[in-house]
Amino acid sequence: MSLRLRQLEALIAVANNGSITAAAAELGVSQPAVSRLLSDLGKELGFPLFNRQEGRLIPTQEVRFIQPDIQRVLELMGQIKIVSQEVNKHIAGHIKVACLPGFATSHLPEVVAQFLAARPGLTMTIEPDRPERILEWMIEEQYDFGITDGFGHHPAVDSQNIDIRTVCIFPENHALAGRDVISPADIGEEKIIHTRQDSEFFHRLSEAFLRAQVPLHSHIEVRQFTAACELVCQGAGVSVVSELDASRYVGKGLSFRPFTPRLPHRISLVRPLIKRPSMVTLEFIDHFAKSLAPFTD
Amino acid sequence: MSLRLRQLEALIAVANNGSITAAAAELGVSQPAVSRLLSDLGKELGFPLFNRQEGRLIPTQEVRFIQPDIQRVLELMGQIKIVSQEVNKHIAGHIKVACLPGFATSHLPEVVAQFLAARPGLTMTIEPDRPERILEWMIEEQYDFGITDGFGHHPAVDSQNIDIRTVCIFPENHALAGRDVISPADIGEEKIIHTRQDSEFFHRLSEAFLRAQVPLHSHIEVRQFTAACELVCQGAGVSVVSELDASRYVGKGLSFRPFTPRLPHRISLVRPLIKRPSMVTLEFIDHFAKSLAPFTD
DNA sequence: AAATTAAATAACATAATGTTATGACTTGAG
DNA sequence: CTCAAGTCATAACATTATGTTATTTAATTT
Repeated sequence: MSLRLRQLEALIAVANNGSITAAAAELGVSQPAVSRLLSDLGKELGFPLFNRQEGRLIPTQEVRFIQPDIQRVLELMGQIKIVSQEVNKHIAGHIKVACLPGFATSHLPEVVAQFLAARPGLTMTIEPDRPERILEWMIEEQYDFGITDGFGHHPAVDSQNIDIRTVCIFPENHALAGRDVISPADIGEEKIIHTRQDSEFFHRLSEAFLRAQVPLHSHIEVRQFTAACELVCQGAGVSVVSELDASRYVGKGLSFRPFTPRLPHRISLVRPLIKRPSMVTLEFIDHFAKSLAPFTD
Repeated sequence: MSLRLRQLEALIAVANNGSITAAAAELGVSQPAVSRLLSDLGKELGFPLFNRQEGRLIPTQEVRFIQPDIQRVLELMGQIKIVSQEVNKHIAGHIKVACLPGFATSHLPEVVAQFLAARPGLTMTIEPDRPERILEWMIEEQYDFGITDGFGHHPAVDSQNIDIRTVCIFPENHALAGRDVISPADIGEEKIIHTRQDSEFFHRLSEAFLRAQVPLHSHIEVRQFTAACELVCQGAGVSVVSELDASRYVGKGLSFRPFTPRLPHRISLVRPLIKRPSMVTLEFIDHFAKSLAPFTD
């Protein structure tokens, strides 16, 4: 048995309009076209479709019985068309993003919200985790896009590094606000809040202090720049963090100045090399990279 | 934009099989047929549908995004076909029956159960109400079939009368069990349970007693034969009721014998004249009428 | 590099879907 | 009852969709 979509459209149109002529007008075709579609469908199904009653065509019981299903099919077809067009305009789809926990709460949400606002049909998954895990996910092609740091190279992963400026942050009313640029010597006496001792960033930071022959008074060790910001706001000490994070705390009890020497925080935008990305994924990666531009040199 | 069903079928088949050739085999057509369906669909949608990967065709993100909807459409089309065939074999559909309260609880359920057992896709509505209401529903074409009594004639209603034998019922151990036939004279001394004074059936019953010059000791007035049966079982008196009802109480404290003169209880099977009935409705009406045959002369 | 397999393309047949023209059938008004 | 208006079915034909086989092109495997 071959039910064709056009036949079902005709059936519903006639049921809704009570006449073949009106249905034909609705469908934008000639009356005989609908007439034949209907007669074909009737033969196909094996039962009469309509009864004439005071000039109007009334669907039979049998038709009424299958009508809801038919209507659903037509609705779904319409939906598929619409969604396809949206996908095509790069405004629909689904993107799975894996990122460091810091991004999941601080910078990414704004970027995502802005990106989604212009693309009503688009949905996203944001999954925060450790860098090793993010790398795994890229290799396994579980995610479309990853934001990580300390990434070297992997044959299955396409990566793009972005160096974010880092700045020295201190409590709002601190004397350091008088300086334009802050160097290790300026904070030799301060209690320093910093990332993990074994992190690449701390390594470079302590090297800078060493080179400046300034002691580094390690006070608190945190895992995320955001935590350092919070602590500085509380007056627990000073820190050197990504400007990305620092800028979000300005006016909330914290100020920052450029730090010298330059210790850029390198983050990596990664995606599976094998898995061909959708248009909208590439667009999002581009959008995200651009959102970081104000924080790069 | 014109999405055709065949294109969607091809898309899903290829997605499931990972190759055009295999998909073509599944669909039972040649490989070039599927090849073109896909290329047409791709042009239509405007985005690539598959990537080749280790020889297998993997759907793109975009396709995966619309795939669930497509699958649902195809499932629904399959369902419509199946249901249509069932409707066609007169084993699916929906029938709305209006009936007297007595039928809703006593005879109809068995008949309906039997009818539905052979027609898995068929469903029914049973709505018990007064005869006037049943008539209304027929005229308004709200129901497909009605079982009522005391129906005369109406231009919008097709009716078929069936005369059900009536019998005299009495408690199991009653002396009347000795008789083969029971006449008014036999129960002149008994307490009589009967239907409403203004009912047509009571009118004919009392006329029979009058003609036999036997007093009718009216004891309890009920609205339904079933109620009379219950009361007789309790030893509250004797009654004359439809054999349809009486037969269901045999062995439950009640016996019956033919009553003379004949006072058939006329019930009417009615349906809307204007509304053309579905095949299965006509079948059910026929089935129901046949179920009454054992109780007619 | 050769052999094998998969997919695209070409050329064509058939079915589906559209058109216009026309005749048959309903319906409502006189 | 008859006529006018409207609705639908049918016929004859154009176009598009969908299928075929034969063949070329591209990818994979050996």
